Amino acid sequence: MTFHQLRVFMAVARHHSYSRAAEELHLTQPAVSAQVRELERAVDATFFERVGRNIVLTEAGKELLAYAQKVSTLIDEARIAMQELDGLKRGRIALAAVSTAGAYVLPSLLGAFRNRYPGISISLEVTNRAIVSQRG
Amino acid sequence: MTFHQLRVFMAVARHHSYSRAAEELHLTQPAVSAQVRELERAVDATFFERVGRNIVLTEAGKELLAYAQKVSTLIDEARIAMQELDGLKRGRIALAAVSTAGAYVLPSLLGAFRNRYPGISISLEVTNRAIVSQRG
DNA sequence: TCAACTTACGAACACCGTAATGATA
DNA sequence: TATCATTACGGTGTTCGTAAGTTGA
Repeated sequence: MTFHQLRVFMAVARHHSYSRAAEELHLTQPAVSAQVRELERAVDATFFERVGRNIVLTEAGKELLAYAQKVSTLIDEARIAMQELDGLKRGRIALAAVSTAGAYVLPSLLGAFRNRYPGISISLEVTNRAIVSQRG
Repeated sequence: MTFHQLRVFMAVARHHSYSRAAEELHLTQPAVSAQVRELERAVDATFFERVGRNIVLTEAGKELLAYAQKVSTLIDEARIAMQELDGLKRGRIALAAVSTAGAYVLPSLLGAFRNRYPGISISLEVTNRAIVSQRG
């Protein structure tokens, strides 16, 4: 069972048609047919039934469709999460700190941070006044 | 991104080692390395970092691991569901019915059922007495 | 007879293992 | 130098598209 097989399966289920699924996926009809057949062989079940002119899901097909959609959603979320984390590779951070913290705490923290995310530039300004007071 | 890549990735994350993951999966080290590299290329992220002698997950790696485990669980559940539905291909059903129901309702129902699940044998006994009374 | 799916087959690509190379403690 | 990962490369299997065959209204 592969992602690709599930994607093809979902397209066929959505369109109730191998050929329309093929169009959507930019594949040919035989390629779609082969993927569905291979998926059916892999789990030893039948997912579609030809009823007259069009195609309907079997019970096993309906069941699998529910799982396939959940999996698909998870994959999408994972991709998005990766993209967002990717921001940490190219970000920029500006810091301001009162002198005590700046002198004793920050250097080691920043060192560890730069070590972990070398692509992020950090600008640091150390001042004698508390940050909140700088708004005045 | 493929299931196979995720499976390999999870094994590496579990063992903190490419070579032990390779053992578990009955693959060679280069094969594991290639799958991880391809997965990293696919989502444009890095999942492992070499720290001294062993390997640790990056932030992106930890994030992906959580998703991969969810996906893996879903796939397992789907497989089990398919297997259970598979029982409907080879099952056997014994029915008993009072005569009125047997005469008017059951024939069409059974016809539809046999049409849908031709592999299931059905034995039917029609009686004049309510089913519950047969326990006496 | 037309529309849709299946089968057949050759080309392109992906994945694996072996062997050689690189890095690190 | 010993261990672990990467790179290089040839063989095998998978997936694709094209073309021909089959089925059903």
